[in-house]
Amino acid sequence: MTPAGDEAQVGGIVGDFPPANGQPLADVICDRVREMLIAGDFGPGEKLLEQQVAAQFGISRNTLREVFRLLTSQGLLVHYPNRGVFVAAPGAAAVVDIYRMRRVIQQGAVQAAIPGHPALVRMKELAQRAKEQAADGDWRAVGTLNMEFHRAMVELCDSPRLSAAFGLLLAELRLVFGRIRETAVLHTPYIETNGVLVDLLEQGRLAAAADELDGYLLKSERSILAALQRLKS
Amino acid sequence: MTPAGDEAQVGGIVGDFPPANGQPLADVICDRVREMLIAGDFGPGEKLLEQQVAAQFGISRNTLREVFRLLTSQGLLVHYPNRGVFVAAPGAAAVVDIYRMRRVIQQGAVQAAIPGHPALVRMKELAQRAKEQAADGDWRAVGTLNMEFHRAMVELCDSPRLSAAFGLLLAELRLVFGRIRETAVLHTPYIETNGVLVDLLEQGRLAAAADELDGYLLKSERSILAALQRLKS
DNA sequence: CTCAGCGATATTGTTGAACAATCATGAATG
DNA sequence: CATTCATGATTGTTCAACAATATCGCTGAG
Repeated sequence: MTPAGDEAQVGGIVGDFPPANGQPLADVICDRVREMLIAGDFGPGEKLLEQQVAAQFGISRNTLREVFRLLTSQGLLVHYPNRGVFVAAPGAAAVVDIYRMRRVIQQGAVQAAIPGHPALVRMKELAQRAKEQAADGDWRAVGTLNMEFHRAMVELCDSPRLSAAFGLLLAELRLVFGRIRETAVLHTPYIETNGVLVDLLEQGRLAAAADELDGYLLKSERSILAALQRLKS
Repeated sequence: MTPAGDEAQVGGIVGDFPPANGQPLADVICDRVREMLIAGDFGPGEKLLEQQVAAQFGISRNTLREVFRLLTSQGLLVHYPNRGVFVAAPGAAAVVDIYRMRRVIQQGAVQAAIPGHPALVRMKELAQRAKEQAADGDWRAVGTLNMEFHRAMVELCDSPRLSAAFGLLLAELRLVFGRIRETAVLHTPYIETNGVLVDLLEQGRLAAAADELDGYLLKSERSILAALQRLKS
């Protein structure tokens, strides 16, 4: 779809880091590209040319291919054999699926909650900070804090694998957010919900917390789908 | 640990497939290596030398690197920078984590069960077949069917992403199974449980089903940990 | 005999160039 | 206006090379 090579900033080699750390180049670049993807530096559905992107980051085509394989397996890129790699453009179906998985994981997290758990403490802290940032009108920060809040919630399970899987989900979701203008409306209504949730969990009222979470997920999913719908028109 | 290059079959190029299909070589080889890993064709913790493995499959080192990146991100291989790639050797900690995640996902699946769902039909079918194979004494088949049974259970959620994540878990579990001798004991006691579970789900008795599943996961986890313990001595 | 230091060797990390296979583009044709 | 076909661009894959790093075996000191 998108023709090749017309970024806002073309021709500038982005790579310029200190001689590299201990970890392989592919991993470093992978992180950078992921950040750029969720920051919206590449348009959704945009084709990523190997030559161009490799030059942009100052790495070889072979190394870039490893990066593409990684990000493709994480759902942030889509690979059509012999046609190239494209930025994923998650649609309504993807959002529905993501929220289905969120429900399963996060309900499980709520069920695993125990008062005093470090993750719960962190949730409380994040909810508080979000409230403050909302007062300051920094909606971007509110969005980030909301993400971290839910990430912390999954941390209640004490399962690295589960947290990792959830992280992939959130990354994909952020890809969707990138396409939506009114991100404020997307996160703001829930800073109160988050506070309520923490209180319920601290009191060990798991059933009530589960209900609260279910309501959140339902509303959140709906508002995203609505915003996505508005986009396509 | 394991010194380089002393497989049972060295020097023989395994690659010999028709000129390749439509999908990239890396994907094809990735599937093959994954099969070999869960089949135990590589020992746990064994070092995989790029040159050797590349030659073994008749592919270039660069292509193999893409494969390694894939399988590493799937948890079947472990990558130590500048040291190489090793076959993952999931220990007790990994098993505990895997079962933590299984509990979350499969409890969610049970909760999502609705009578008449295609996945539920498939579960019934698989449970029945396992019973037959057990009568025939084909324990390997019983194990496979048990796996498929639980995979089908997750399918109850109708979430491709969740099913994919669960698939990774199962693959890692199979890596553990590969190290254990008495696999019969590992699967046999549960063919009855599976039947009970299907019945409960068909009757919509979700709470009872959840209990049954919890008991299964607990016992299964314990027996694996015990077998693993026995190994180390 | 044990162990630290050190050099030789092997392996990984990364690049560049090359080529066949495949796809996309657009012009010529009916 | 649709079809065919040649052209060019891009992907898929390999090879060869090199620097950086790790591994191994040896020597020598204690």
